[in-house]
Amino acid sequence: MPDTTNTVFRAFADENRIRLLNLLLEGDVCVCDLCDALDMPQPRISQHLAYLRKAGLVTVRQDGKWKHYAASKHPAGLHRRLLNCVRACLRDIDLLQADRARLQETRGRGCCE
Amino acid sequence: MPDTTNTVFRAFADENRIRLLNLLLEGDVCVCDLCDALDMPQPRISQHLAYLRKAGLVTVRQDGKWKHYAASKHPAGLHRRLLNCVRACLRDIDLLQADRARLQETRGRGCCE
DNA sequence: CTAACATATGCGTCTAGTCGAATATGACCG
DNA sequence: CGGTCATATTCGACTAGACGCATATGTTAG
Repeated sequence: MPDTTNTVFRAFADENRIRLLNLLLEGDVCVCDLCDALDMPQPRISQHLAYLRKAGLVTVRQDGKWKHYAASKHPAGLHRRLLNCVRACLRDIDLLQADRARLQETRGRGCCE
Repeated sequence: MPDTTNTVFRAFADENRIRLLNLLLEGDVCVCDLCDALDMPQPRISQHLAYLRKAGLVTVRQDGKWKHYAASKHPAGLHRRLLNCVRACLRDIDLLQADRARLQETRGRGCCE
């Protein structure tokens, strides 16, 4: 099995990463907003973001001091299928809905810029 | 996040289990055929089948001395979405195609009955 | 150039998962 | 019943993964 296949599947095997992906599927989010919305220490967030990046599931955009992450916009093959599927799967899960709500609030307050 | 959600996602995080699911999505397969097709020791197979069973992704049917496993026929919610997605995702992966081919051969020889 | 802020990485520790080997369970047959 | 075959479980060793903490990198502002 190609190594990337394993990597991608394992990406979903951690609750932190699922919660991150859940938010990143909404659109661009900067790291500090992720920390706030998920109430997690920043190194932990960065570590898991690094995993998702290596797995090719998210992209980064530098914006001054900040970095904005988002789910890959035009993934192909396995990534595309899985991201679409996961997006649908995550919608109904309570904790994840709450995370999304908290992200909206956090964003309203505008941590960056 | 509900505990079952984690369990289901983790089910896909192991190559052995992906290979098993790949075969079980084809239909009923008895354990000995799985061992043959995947060329893996039987306890390993049983261990991972146990995981898939607990995750609610596969079902067992006793048939005399043998046990036949298969992917859940009428899963609901998360399980349904994920099984369908994974079925599509796995089709194109070379190793898994080879596994399916080997299963057909093995079955032709009829290890059980 | 320096300080302050945002993010990333390295390291030691701890836990959870996987493996092989041995063994237990459970069904069938004589 | 006793043996044999198919499958399941247990156990200890090993490994990979996640964590917190400290610190490195990189960017902007003064």
